[in-house]
Amino acid sequence: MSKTALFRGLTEENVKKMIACMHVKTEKFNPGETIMSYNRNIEIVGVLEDGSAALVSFDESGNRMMLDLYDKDAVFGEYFSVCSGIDAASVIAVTPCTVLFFHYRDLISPCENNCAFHATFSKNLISLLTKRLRSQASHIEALSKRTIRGKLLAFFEMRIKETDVLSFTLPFSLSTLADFLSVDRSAMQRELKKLREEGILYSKGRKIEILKRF
Amino acid sequence: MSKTALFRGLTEENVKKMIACMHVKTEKFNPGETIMSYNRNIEIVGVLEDGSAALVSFDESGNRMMLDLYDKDAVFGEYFSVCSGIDAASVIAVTPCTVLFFHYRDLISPCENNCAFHATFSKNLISLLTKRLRSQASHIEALSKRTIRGKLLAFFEMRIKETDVLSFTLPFSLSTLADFLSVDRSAMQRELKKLREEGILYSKGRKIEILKRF
DNA sequence: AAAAAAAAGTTGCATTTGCAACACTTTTTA
DNA sequence: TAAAAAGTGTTGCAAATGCAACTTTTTTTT
Repeated sequence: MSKTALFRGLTEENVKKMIACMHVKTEKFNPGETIMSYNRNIEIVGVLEDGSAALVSFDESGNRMMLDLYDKDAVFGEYFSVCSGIDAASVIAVTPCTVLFFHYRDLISPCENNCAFHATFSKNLISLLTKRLRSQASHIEALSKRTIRGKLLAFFEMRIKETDVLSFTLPFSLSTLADFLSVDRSAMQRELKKLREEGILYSKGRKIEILKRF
Repeated sequence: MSKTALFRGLTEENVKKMIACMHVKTEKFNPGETIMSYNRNIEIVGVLEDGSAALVSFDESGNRMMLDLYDKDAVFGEYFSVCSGIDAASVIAVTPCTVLFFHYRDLISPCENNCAFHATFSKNLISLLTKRLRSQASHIEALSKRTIRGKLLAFFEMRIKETDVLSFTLPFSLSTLADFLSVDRSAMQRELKKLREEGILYSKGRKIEILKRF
């Protein structure tokens, strides 16, 4: 029931109480399904209990932008994004997802009494928000590189730092990666080819192996 | 003393107690001075009491990247960033700054006892982290536009959304804006000129006025 | 108030990137 | 299991961007 890091350190009993008190709703989504649309529903917050999802938007030319990628325990919602654009964004399931839905106000000031309880919950929430800040920061770092090569290598480097493994399979398609890095897919493939030719990495489809680091 | 939103809703007395208990240090910085260097000092957290600052880094070609911009009440620190790159980042004062320094562990689990106290504090912290998430999200949205024009307009649109005013003066130089949007400064100026010629905006130096919105 | 430094503005040219249009492969659906 | 759809890989060409070099303006320092 309480697989979420948000409830870590709480007793089964307390979790049940909280879920009832906060009117938490659990829902499941298949890949491609819309988990949430950002249309001024500011107060709804989602927590990814399981699966992976993405915050997707389109620019005026129809280019898809992956504004954010969500893994287990990711906290998301319009309240945390407030996109400038007219182009509404949506959270879309990438793999099968289980999502908990909260109201923001319940999340930050849960029902009265019972201090130890709430202290733990708040601490968990802070930890999850911090995780999201880190994730966004590394996205910004990749996007801030001036070249496709720089963006790719920054993205790969970040994965390596997380897992300490030089060889991995992307959890999404190369098209999705191109949209995450905001570059043209074919131009990105061209750059991947160059990187292969220069012996900097091996790649085939979603399989990547870094051979030289800087 | 307690101008920070972090202490909002707490009595003067409690704030004093907390500052002592958490070993909070206050320091002032002049424009251009380094507030914090990201060299694995994971546990130190800064809160901007006053002024504005930026998270600055350089890529291998020497291009400056403004990874993040901090205004009053911004929470920052390596714990919230964990940059992938070898190129260490630094938080640099843009205007004169007053900064509070905490230890992360104090921040998330403050000294024992006194519940209402901590609940308020945590709520404040959550609110500040949320603000940072929003700020990063709009940065990502701007960076994700495929063209310089798109990036500029996304950035301007975000400012307008915040303040509801179509005319404003940038709080930093155009060079800094170019580094924030990760584009070449002269190419950005060229695009600004085009936007002027097309009657989409008026601009002179840091003064911007949006004439047409989409 | 003069000198120095920083920022803004401009332009030609080289390079990178995006676009379009394919062929080929893998995965999904009927 | 055949057909359709999605994803991968490639290339020529056009357009956007970056780079370099410079002038002019504004701000800061002495």
